[in-house]
Amino acid sequence: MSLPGQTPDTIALPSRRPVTEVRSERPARAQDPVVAENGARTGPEDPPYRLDDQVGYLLRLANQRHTVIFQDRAILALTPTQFSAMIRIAEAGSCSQNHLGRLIAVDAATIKGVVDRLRTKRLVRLEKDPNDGRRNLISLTPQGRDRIRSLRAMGQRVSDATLAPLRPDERAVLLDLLRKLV
Amino acid sequence: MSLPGQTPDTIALPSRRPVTEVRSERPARAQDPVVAENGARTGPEDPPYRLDDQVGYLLRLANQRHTVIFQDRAILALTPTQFSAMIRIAEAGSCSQNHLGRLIAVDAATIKGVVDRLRTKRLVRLEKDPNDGRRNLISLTPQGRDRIRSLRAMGQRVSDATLAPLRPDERAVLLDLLRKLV
DNA sequence: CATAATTCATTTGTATACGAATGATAGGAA
DNA sequence: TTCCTATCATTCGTATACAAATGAATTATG
Repeated sequence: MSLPGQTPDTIALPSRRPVTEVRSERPARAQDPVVAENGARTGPEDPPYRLDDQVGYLLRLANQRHTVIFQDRAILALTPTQFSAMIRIAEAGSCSQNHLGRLIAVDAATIKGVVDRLRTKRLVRLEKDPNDGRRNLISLTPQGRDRIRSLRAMGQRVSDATLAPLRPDERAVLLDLLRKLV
Repeated sequence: MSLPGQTPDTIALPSRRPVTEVRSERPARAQDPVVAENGARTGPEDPPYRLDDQVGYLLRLANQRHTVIFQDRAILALTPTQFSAMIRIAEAGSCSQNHLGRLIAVDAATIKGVVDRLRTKRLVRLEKDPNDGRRNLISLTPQGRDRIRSLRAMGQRVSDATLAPLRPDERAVLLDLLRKLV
């Protein structure tokens, strides 16, 4: 994953930074004000509004960086969503498409495409539920089951690399706050 | 925004919870283990891998919840990305499309569509750069400029609502950790 | 049992989001 | 000036992601 080049006055996108090794030093990034004095167009009575300090903007950037790290390491060529689906199917054993979607917070229209692509990769299988004519039961193929262990290991490495800019105690706090937020 | 109904053993998606008022009590959500004992298919020598504890998964859910809150309150019918673009154009005055994309960490292919849709809404204007035949200069229309103040106010309310599950001190810590992460 | 409500899978439409490629333009180097 | 490189805007392809609607099947309700 990469994005076009940048000039110094813009955000250094995640793909432009090495994500291969754990970094202890943090280069200048999105939180550094893009515009020196943000309040330029804000009247004197308005409170300053900084996009770079908004939780939604930061969440989008953090998610973006995580996706870059995931894709860089995902030798198995799965997207984060496909990865989540695989992990959940392994946990559940077998379930319907809509149920799988709820297990990973993906809606019915989206999970359809995710499952289709996992089927194309021969990682999951679909069969009609004999007890419910509406349902298609999803389960892992033997090939899919074979990959679960390495998927979990890969997922752990991606998480570690994503959290690398934080100290160990900060990582725990971040996860805790995110769990409270979701 | 909404998603299909859920059974109790699945994630309660953000759209199913009221986001209109600030909540002090937190209902059971994604962080509650979806599967009681996750390690079912993990061999005894494998460390437990919990999807619900992975930073990427939590970031996706947090981003998802923020988007729901944003859309619920976005009376101006802007997406979060369109909103970010408007704020940045107001700060920058005028800039090229690619430059705007870098200012909000959106690649050239994506910013094209974002700007197109803002043009359709008559919020921004495009004109050829007289000094550089490659560039299209983006600027706010008078209508766009008129909306900036209410956009900033709306953005602040969305951020507040998103952070509502956290105590004030926790909110500052979360923003700090996200800034370190990005 | 018969009807109503729900659930499931699917499709269509819209909007990010990124990779890759392309043609036009600009700027620096030989 | 010529060539090389970089940048810009654009297009195509793929993949989430959600709203809304649909038809089929199931479950709940009267």
